[in-house]
Amino acid sequence: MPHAQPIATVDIVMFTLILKRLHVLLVKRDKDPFKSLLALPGGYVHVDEDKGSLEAARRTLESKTLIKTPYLEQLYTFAGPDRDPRGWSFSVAHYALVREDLFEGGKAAASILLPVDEVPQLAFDHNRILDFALKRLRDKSSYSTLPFYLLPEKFTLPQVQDTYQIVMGESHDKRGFRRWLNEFDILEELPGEFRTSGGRPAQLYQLRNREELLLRTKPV
Amino acid sequence: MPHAQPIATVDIVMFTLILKRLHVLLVKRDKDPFKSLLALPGGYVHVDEDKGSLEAARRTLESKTLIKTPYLEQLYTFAGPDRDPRGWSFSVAHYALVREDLFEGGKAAASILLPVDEVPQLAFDHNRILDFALKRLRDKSSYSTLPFYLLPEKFTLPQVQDTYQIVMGESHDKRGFRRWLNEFDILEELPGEFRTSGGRPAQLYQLRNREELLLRTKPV
DNA sequence: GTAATAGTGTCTCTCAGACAGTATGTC
DNA sequence: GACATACTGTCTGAGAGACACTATTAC
Repeated sequence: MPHAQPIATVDIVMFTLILKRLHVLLVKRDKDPFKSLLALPGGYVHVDEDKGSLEAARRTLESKTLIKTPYLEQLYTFAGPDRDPRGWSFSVAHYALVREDLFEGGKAAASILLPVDEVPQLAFDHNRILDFALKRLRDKSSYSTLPFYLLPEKFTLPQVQDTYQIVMGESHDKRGFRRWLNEFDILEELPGEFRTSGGRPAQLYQLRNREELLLRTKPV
Repeated sequence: MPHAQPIATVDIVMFTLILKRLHVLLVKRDKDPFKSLLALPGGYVHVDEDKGSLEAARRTLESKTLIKTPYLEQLYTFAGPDRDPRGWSFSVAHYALVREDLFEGGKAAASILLPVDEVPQLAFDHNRILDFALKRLRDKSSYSTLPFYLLPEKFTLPQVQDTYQIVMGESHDKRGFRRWLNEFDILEELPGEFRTSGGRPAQLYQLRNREELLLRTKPV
């Protein structure tokens, strides 16, 4: 090899929804560089077991949270001489979406969930990676069903709309939103069931083909 | 470092338009692995001079073609244990768009331009990377002014439409296309000038703010 | 019955697609 | 004048945004 090789790592921005706020998973670094600062979970590829960068990211995430993430996508590769004090480095960044109820009992010790708008300064260039992930999540949510990965198995339409609103920051007209949502044709009414929180109860729904039809982008 | 480090390289898919066909730049490999097969231009990062993956890609491309590419974007990072016989590897793939007239006299020896639909089997997983780049180019062209990077400095509207058509594969209605194009508001009529190829001459245009306003996506 | 939340339909405007005839050049 | 290519405007349908009232529950 003609040149010194850069360092290569995999990082993950894992989003989840807690108490109507978007949270991101962070870990406290237990070694240098940036010892005891917060950072995105990440690590080296295991060349003997990982079959690709997604698999490396998934393995890393499982080791921190004990959950199998249903949605994981490569985000961007951040690279340069200065982002890691150890030298020229690549970070292949990914982002993941996880429903809160998959989390129960599955959180490992050193990991922390913080609301995305209260994230302090992070190690490396991880604030930038987080911003990038947020932008991608918002862009993609505006024409897809991505935010459903943040919802529990059964949900009401007001919950769906809240979720979109939290993710994208902007609020839409209720009737317009439902019309838009209908065109994806992915919902199934759960007959006879309801759920309450003060006023009139709402109809419960679930996804028609859970996990299958769910990368679906806006129809032609 | 706790684990063996993967190999990390940067690869570039460089598109240009020649004789109304989309071409891609390839190089014949002069060493193993895949010696004497065609491959996408690429190489190692130079940790002492490159300031990021785009810069590494730009430097690599300049060394093969002697041109400074006006458009260069990170595409995706391909990774895994099997794509390079030397071991677990990352390739941070980029794609570039270059006007044919920037090429004149600037092509280095071992590089070859082939129409994208006549590309043979390439080294590594480079056919897959090429497919990925084509898809990205097509998707992005459908709502942006990207294809202008393939056009000469002065051009006619029929040329613009031809270019979009070549890139995206599908042909649109002439009047509809012009109406769509108008909304970007990036063209400037070159007064009094024309250009011929058989019938009535066409009006010449140029970009209003060359190089500046040109990542522009469809207006709100 | 009052407060809280869920649910539902119409009108209007904008954008995309379809479509044909006139204008200007070469030979 | 025959041929080749450039240029231009209108109608129509679909989807997005704006907007207000009725329904069901808890208290």
